[in-house]
Amino acid sequence: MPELPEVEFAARRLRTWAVGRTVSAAEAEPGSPLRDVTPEALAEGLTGRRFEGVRRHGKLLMIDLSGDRVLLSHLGMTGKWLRSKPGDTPRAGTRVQLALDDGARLDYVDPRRLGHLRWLPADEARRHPMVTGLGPDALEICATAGGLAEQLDWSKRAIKVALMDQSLVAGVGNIYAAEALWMAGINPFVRACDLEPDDYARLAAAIARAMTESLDRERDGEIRYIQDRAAQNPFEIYGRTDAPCPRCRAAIMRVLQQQRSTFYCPVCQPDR
DNA sequence: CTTATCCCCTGCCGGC
DNA sequence: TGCCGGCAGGGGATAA
Repeated sequence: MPELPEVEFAARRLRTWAVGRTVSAAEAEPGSPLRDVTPEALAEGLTGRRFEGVRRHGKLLMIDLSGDRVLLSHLGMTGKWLRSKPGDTPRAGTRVQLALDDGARLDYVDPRRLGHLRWLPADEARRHPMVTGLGPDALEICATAGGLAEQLDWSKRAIKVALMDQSLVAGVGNIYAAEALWMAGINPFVRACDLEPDDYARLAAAIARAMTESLDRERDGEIRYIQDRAAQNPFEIYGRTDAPCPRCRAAIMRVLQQQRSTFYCPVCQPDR
């Protein structure tokens, strides 16, 4: 579920909760989203380590621990890091529990198990395809003049599909692709190679704006994913099939693109 | 090489 | 009321 803003928010919370703290006990569930590490090895590896920092690139969290070890954490569709107390009953979908030396507990919760956790020496983490396979971070590249176009304008795929390819630009998912293309007035099916430099400039600004707005909205609250309840949906067009376009009142369309829902306004985002 | 398709998982919702 | 299909913000593996 999380895209760049939600993962950034998770990184900030993890920093305040964990950096400087030491893991006093760890427990991981078999069958959890652990990759290339057993629950026992992860729990044993984490115990006694101190959190040194939390970095984010695109949707990937890189959690640095003492002794030059890194926990790579990708939240997938339903992953979250939450703080609780040692006695609390774990909420459904809890896969990892870390007791910290300040008396708090860190829980990795991932009901659908589509997330990824990897436990690696720092140098291996740096070289891991999960890290090296990512394109530039979306917020950074969108702040660079011409940067977004340089990443995408050679591709013959639909701009929405190319935008969501994490090896080209890291951090844009289904929601922010829809929101940004709507803000920029670009049809999601136009080939990336057919967009003009001016289109890319508007698109980069739109991505930055859509993501920044979410970060501002989430600053003081808990991450809250939309439920299909229109009243809670904070987005302009995502999830709003048949609702009037906020700009022109035409009905928002929902179509499938690469097996994922694409939302757009047929009037504000015309074919070309 | 790039691109398209299927698959992985669980939970919720609306329709019959 | 209960079952069933569709859908969900993720990426990886595989085939063309």
